[in-house]
Amino acid sequence: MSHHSPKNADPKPSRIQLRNRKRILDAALDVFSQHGYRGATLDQIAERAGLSKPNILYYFSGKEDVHVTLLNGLMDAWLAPMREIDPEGEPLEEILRYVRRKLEMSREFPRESRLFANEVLQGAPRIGPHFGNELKPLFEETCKLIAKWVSENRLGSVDARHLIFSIWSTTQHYADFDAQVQALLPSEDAHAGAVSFLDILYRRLLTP
Amino acid sequence: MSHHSPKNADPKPSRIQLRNRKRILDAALDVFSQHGYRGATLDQIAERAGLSKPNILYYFSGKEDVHVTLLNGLMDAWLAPMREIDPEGEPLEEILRYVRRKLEMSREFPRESRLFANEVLQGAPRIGPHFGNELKPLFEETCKLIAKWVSENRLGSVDARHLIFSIWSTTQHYADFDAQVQALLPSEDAHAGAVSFLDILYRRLLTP
DNA sequence: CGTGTTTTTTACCATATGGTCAAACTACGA
DNA sequence: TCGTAGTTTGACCATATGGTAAAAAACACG
Repeated sequence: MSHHSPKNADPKPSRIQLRNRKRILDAALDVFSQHGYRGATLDQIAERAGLSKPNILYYFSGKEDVHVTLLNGLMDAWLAPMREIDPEGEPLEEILRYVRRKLEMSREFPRESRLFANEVLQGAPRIGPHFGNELKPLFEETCKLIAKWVSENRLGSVDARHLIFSIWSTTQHYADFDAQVQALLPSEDAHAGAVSFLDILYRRLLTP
Repeated sequence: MSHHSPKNADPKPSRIQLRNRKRILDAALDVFSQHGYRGATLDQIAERAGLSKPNILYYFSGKEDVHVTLLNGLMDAWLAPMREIDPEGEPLEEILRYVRRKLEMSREFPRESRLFANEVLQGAPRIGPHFGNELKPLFEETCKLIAKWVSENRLGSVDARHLIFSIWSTTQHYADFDAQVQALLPSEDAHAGAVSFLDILYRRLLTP
């Protein structure tokens, strides 16, 4: 058809398409996570991806498309640890495992964490819809589960919603505020310390 | 001398100067906290301040000057609650009061919190120096105090550094991730719940 | 090969943005 | 009221940025 942009609903994206889209998204993750949406430029993304700017616009319909694609792909991975909480498991261990997983993600995927933080900080203009569709149902389901555990006396009594907020904030802090953490814990492995601190924190909070 | 910009080292800034600088900084706080440094524009700031763009550049030497001025003014206020921890006080109560104060600031000054978060998220390029000068000494002093309290068995044993990180993250979360909190706690007073949750959290953690 | 398709590049726009300048205007003390 | 220092503005600039068009290059495949 037209000379521009790969056919939509492409049944079988070529190897080149796959490779270049991946490159672009990886470069964009670098740039967006560091500068936020409006601070990032297509030129920066292009340079980091080793492609020309028009070439990026051959694969994506625009800057926003790249950003939204990143956020969409992120949401699932981001929620995975919460989905893995086992309603049949031992409550305290399930929560502690969740905390550990979140902390791990914070260390392994700091760019994703910061991308998300940037987006939410600015009012979640692009990811807002996902909150209602994906995040909220899972959040409420998990709250219900925790509340049940609490009512069965298998967990110390807490407000499940704020418990989850605290888990999110404490774990993501190490990625999002890395510049500060680095400045205050020079040449130390913040991660190891964080793991054991958070283990103690939530163990003392939640032990019935 | 020159027609431009108020004399430096002005011994007595005029009433107009005071008023307009305040207006500009307030408008800039709105804009920077929402869009980050690079996403904010002088035009936006000018409009919100009710002044013309050149007029802003009459009071500040540039966009960066406005931003840095905000950050400088913020740092002191931000650290005040930590300075108020009383080494002679009752340890648990001192910490809990600190948590409450931080949470209050998060609610009363969400723009400041987000401005700070934006800055740190992007690697603290402009506030970095302050980390070494103001933040770090206070941080380490406070860590030492907490460690002392722990060693005297007046607090449950914890790593003071990660304790402080957790206090920062949990309290600031309600300002920085407000968009998310709002989406998940519709039409509820998140603050009241947060106060009592964090009180329980740190009470259980720190009770000897 | 040769031909049609996909991918990449070169050369551009239009607009937004940080910043400048000199002229115009205002406040205020003598 | 006048004059001067302080303040404000309209008209500009230079550059950066998101995006486009069309030709060129690379590729797939008979």
